[in-house]
Amino acid sequence: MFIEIEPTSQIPIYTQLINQIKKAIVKGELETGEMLPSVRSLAGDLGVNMHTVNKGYNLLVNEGVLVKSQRGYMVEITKELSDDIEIELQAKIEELLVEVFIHDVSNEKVKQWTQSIADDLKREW
Amino acid sequence: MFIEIEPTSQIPIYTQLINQIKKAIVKGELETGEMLPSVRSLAGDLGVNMHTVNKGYNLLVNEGVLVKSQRGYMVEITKELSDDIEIELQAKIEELLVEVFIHDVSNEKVKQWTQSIADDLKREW
DNA sequence: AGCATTGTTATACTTGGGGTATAACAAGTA
DNA sequence: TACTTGTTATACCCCAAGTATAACAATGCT
Repeated sequence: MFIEIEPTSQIPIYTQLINQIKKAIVKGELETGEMLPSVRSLAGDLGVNMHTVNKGYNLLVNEGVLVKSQRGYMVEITKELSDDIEIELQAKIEELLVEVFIHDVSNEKVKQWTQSIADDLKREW
Repeated sequence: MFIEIEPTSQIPIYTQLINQIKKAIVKGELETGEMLPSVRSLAGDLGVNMHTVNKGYNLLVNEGVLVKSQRGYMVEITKELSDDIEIELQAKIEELLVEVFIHDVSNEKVKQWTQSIADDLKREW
């Protein structure tokens, strides 16, 4: 499994899980229609509690990234771009730019990083 | 004072404080050498506890954004760009790009937002 | 000298989030 | 039937966040 958890991180386990699942979807390592491991088996693999995995999965359902059924959780992006999401993304950009300007990072460096990260995510930019 | 706290937010008060101070510095509303309000007076204005403000100020000192003396806290960017900061910025960019790709936001839209936010921060981009 | 203000330190308390541990349940599935 | 799925409920622990007070040393002001 492509998911790795850092138990000592300040970032909640379910958040780490969410981020890595999203990343895997973007990279194509998880495809639409693909079933995710059951909450119990993934929890076992990661060495965490069942409820922690379940919380992450359900949050992804709320975000419109997964759908659930009795058989388990499946990858499917259902939510389209909304005003809320746009506002959230803009807030993230502002936060990033503030850090960039505070530390006086050059425009070019940021664009270079962005390009390289987009490549890693196997996406055009 | 330009700082406003949302008491009901999930974001810790001291984090909101830090973000707004950084933003004010970037926008030029707080200039290098300028003294910040004392922990007690700002806490009073914001309606929060003294220690909460103090925690935020001290974190900004650790980030190299403020310097402290017996007389109070002063704006002064001391820390230069480090590997740690670069890695942190790249992580933020990746997180942002994952969200962008997940929601299928266009390249142009992101660049447009970025430009508009940079303008708001009164910075060239 | 006296007083107010600064940040500092210490103690104590409450609240809520994150995480774990178990257990039992209904509903599909082999 | 037996297994696996997600669901729900209860109970517990730990720690971050925040508040509330109080006392202290150092600085600045009058």
